[in-house]
Amino acid sequence: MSGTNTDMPAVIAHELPSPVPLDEIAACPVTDLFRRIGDKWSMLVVILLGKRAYRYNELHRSIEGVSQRMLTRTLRTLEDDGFVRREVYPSVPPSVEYSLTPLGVSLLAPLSALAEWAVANASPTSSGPTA
Amino acid sequence: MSGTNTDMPAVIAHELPSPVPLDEIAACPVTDLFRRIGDKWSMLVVILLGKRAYRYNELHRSIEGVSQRMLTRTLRTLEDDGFVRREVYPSVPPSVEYSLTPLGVSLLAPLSALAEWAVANASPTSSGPTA
DNA sequence: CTGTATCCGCATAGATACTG
DNA sequence: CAGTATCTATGCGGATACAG
Repeated sequence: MSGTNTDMPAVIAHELPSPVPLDEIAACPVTDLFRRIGDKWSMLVVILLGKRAYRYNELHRSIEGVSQRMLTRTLRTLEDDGFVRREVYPSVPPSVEYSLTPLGVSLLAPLSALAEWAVANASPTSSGPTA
Repeated sequence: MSGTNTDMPAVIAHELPSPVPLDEIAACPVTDLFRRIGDKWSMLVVILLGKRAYRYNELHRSIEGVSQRMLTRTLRTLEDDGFVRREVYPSVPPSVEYSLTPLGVSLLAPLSALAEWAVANASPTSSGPTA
């Protein structure tokens, strides 16, 4: 550590209003949201449930490639975060229905805006800058 | 493969049992976008660069907690995806300036919408419903 | 100043098997 | 039908050292 260190309390002291302390980073609502639904399956499930309610195996079959473990984890997390509601019908055989909560539905709006942007700009993946 | 498979051309299926093939999942623009900027630092960098151009060490100091490795990785990926522009000034000592491309700037809009939602609904983390 | 190289820990994600 | 349990593989993220 060089002694020339100016003693800035965790945040640079530019004239600009963007010091971004760790505190802010952790508190950043967008980052937080992304860390919640930014995984491989969450958003897909939310979008799917945005259309109608689904049963477990129905989801499992609908989203090909997802394992039971991952589907269950995803659903549990979404439920825990208040986006998805889980209803159990004690019938024989048992059936469990998953649906979007009002919170989950409200998320679809801003998500659509982002989706539109993504579609409009296509995935820069292979369509990289021609020059 | 199963002959009962109906061939749905839409990413976000429609009303009935939608198969959501792996092909479609990979093509989902939102999922794709999330996988690109949904990591720990990308979005933060984009937002920061949305204010003004930054130099490498400036970013490094501004975002406390990020390692050189991660900052470089993040910047390289963002640059590769066309969100960030990297300009090298061969001075002594050398200086590199990072700024947002028009594409990067345009991303700020839908991102803000999502941010507003996130803020409005607070993070369900600790402010969970009644709990 | 602006990076790159290497090693390591941890969380995430998948495969598989088993259960109420 | 609707999960849980276990094991493993991979990648992300961080620390440290070194280089142009």
